[in-house]
Amino acid sequence: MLGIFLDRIPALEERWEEYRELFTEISVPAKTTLLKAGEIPTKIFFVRQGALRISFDSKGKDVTLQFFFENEMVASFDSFMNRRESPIAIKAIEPSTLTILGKNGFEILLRDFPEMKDILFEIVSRRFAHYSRLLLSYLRNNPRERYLELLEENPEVVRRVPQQYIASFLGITPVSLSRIRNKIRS
Amino acid sequence: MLGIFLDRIPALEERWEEYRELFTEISVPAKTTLLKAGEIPTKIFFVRQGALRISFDSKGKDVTLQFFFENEMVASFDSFMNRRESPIAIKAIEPSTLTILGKNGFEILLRDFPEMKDILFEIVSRRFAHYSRLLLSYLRNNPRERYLELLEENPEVVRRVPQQYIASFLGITPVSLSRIRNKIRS
DNA sequence: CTGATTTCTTAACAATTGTTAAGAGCATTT
DNA sequence: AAATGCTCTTAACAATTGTTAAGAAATCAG
Repeated sequence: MLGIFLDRIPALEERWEEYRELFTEISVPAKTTLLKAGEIPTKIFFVRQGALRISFDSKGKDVTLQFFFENEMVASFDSFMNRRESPIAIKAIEPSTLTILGKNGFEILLRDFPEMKDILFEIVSRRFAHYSRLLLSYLRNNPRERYLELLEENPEVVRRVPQQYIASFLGITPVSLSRIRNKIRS
Repeated sequence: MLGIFLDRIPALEERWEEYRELFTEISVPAKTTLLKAGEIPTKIFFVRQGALRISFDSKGKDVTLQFFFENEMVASFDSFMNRRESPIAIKAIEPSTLTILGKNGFEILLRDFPEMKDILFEIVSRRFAHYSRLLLSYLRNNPRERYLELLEENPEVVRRVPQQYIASFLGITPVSLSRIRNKIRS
């Protein structure tokens, strides 16, 4: 069906035809901004093909927080749930095909399938654990070690994502990342 | 009653006498380890008096992730919920008085007061937002700026916590923090 | 109060990262 | 294919941080 967390709701699977229309599919070119920082999010994105990133614009710097690839869900979740201005932006790295679930559709699903709440809790918990690990990695490792860690744990990121974004994800400059890579080679 | 999130459950407040025995109070000296890394957590702590920190031991370094003071709840939450080994440790910074809720008691409350689930979701969400902000701070600011940010947003930490722990929380060495403080003074 | 322990500061030097700038390498567009 | 724009690399220098060590300051235990 969707290849995402919603597949875990059998009742939805059964009545899929009724709910199909809540989802829209779009294709966007690279560098498209899907959510601007400061906007109130109205959509949840599911990556069908391509790559997205969430970022934070601060003092002219574009800081990347996380990368998303096929079959992952992307949203400025807290802001989406509480109708607040999102501090983060969502942008396409590659030309991407996305499935969109709007705020309305989301609420309909939440009303009709209460199991969704548990799944959401799990998603938030898992994302929380992920952020904790990242935070920890920043505290205990230097940039070189963080890059090696990324290379080991998430080689797809290193393979598919332009280095400037990886650098901002690691908290260093592109120049410094280039130097680190150079040293690792030799 | 407890001065924490459980106060938001009126039904519990009413029947408090029945549930009081689920909670225990203990006093511990500074530097007590309340939860070792690698253990499966069985308790949630509420700080009545004193200060705790959660930390991660890695390569001999003791890395601090967060500080907790009066009326805050402390737990290795994900591990507690899923009965997994906790990657983090919980330690006392000051001599502290704590209220303890065991896994049993927690489950009894969860069974008798389903509202707790929503509150838990909120807590996890809020902690998630907090970690996101921290992560962001690491990505966009250098150690000096992070220290100034901490000084502004959380002066209590700077006032009450020994510098070595603040340094490890900022991801730098105590020597470097001392230098930064020296420069700020002048 | 005193001695012992722990924590904090300072210094010197090494290593790393930031900054700026120039050029090479790629990719996209026309 | 040529031109344009974007990305990555390299270099030089400045600034920051890590490391080690020694001593000062603060805290704790008896």
